[in-house]
Amino acid sequence: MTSDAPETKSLNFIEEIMEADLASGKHGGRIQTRFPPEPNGYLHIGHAKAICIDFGMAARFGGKCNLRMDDTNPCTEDVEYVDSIQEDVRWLGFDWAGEYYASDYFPLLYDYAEYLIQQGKAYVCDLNEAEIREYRGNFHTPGRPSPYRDRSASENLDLFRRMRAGEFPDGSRVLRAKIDVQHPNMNLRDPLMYRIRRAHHHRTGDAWCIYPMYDYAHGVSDALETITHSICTLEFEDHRPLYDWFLEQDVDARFFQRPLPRQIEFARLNLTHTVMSKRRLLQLVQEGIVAGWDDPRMPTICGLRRRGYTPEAIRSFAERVGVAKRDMVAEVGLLESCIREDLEANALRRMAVIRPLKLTITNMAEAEAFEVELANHPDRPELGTRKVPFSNTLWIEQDDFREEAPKKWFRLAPGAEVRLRGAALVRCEEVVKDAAGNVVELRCTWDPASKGGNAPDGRKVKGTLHWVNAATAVEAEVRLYEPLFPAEDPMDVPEGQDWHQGINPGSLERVKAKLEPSLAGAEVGQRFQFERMGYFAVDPDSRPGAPVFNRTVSLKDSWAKIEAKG
RNA sequence: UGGGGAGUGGUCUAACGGUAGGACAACAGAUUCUGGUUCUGUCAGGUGAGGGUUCGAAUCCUUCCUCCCCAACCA
Repeated sequence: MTSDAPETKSLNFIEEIMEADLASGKHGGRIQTRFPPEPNGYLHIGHAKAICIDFGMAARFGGKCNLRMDDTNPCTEDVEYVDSIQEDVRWLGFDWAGEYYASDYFPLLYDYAEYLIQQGKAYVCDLNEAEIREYRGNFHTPGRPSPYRDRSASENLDLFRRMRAGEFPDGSRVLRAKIDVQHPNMNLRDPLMYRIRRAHHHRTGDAWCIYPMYDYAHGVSDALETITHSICTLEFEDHRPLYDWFLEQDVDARFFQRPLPRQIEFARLNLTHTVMSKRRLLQLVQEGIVAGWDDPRMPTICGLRRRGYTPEAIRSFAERVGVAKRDMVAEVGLLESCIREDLEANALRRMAVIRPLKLTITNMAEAEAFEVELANHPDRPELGTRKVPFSNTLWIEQDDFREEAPKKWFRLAPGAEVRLRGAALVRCEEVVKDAAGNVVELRCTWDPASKGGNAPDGRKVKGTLHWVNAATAVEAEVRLYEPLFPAEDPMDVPEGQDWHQGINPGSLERVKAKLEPSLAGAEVGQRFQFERMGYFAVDPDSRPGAPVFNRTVSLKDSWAKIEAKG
């Protein structure tokens, strides 16, 4: 009997809303969502959560999800970003039903604006930026009406058409919604709908010199795409009345199909040891603190991809953090546990020595060299095996030898015997040091009867080490990463300090490693488990004969815990 | 001090008036040719606080406290 138990997984609050809407037939059984990024930066893990929600929920209820570029501000946006966004969404495993751009709606947006003007719901205001701010008041003082608030509809229409025609200089006039200058919700104090900006737009070129603002464009775009559930993050919660207002002014449904879309807000993702704001991420890149948007230390989708994360792991993470309305900070440990789970099941095993220490087997002749056949995965024989050469001259991990063995030490030490994985048992007979006293070589003897790794007499050998044959080793650069921010909350800095001071200068370490020969042809993007060391992915910086690996995540290290406790 | 939200183990999340459950983390043990994996078990919240309604409250009412968001011609 297969155990596909009736999964009664509880619904999150958005799914509950959708289910209720489906049950009531509100949208005729239709679910339509959208993922609306602004193409002014690269997507990060926080967007991944949103993507999983927007696409995932639509899929769950048999609906569709659009990809819409929220490109209403040409000053900050660029095609470079739309390309990367599309690549990232696809890589995450999602397909959009429709590909749209808010800029596609510029003509419609313009028409609706004229309509609002004609209805007396919008006016052209000649106040400058500072004056508008001053007239708007603040939390404690109500706003005052703009002196231009009561212009006639015909004057407004004329002015607005001339704004569009380019008769006025940038910033000289704006179109404003006429709502309530005293409203306790600042968003409703006659918000701006259009500004004059002679900027080249990546899609519409120079066709427009006026551009709509987010609050106006977003809801209208949703309505035009007949979005049913417009899911966004919490900070837009008090924009919702405005979202609704703009759409509801279409009193006789000339522009938008009913029922109108409904905006629903959820808590954005935060991650420990990470900054997530686009602004700070941009700073990290521009200030050269990281190598680029796809630096493996970045929480960007492309950074995680380069680091070796899989789409499955990221989706699993999004699933596990859940969807709710309370501010949340997920532990990076959860993300790591997701990628470990995926790679544990799927990554091929290989041996690689990260910090090499020479080991010589003194009682083995060169001619006695042999090959061992090792499984590519301990639990999945169907993944096959590969041959690994073994001889009397090897590399082992520096960390696997201690001149003075602590308690519970299973690894190599003077006089100790360990297993070299799949090959043989060796005993450390002599420690060779350089002039400075550093251990440079271990001289060992092997038990020829243990060939293959098992003691013929059944003696217990607790430690098993990975190794690489010196003569056939592939040299590679391995990049080891630590969090960019040692502190859980990078923004929690002492008085008068900047978050930059919390940056870990040692977050990247490059080492020269020795790999088993089968890794020679590894292709960019391939992921492996280097046994006992962690999961590693081939970096695009790799060149023929000079592979570069990124450590995605280490293996859990219970020895480190034991030792830490003393 | 205006408006809008939110408070459940260390973290995230469930419960929809009826035994506070799960995941991650942590701890202990077993297995293991990866100190990985796997398995078993343990730990840990009376639900921000007080009051009320009720046979029964995380869920309902009430007062208070704390935290987050909002005063761009950004999104």
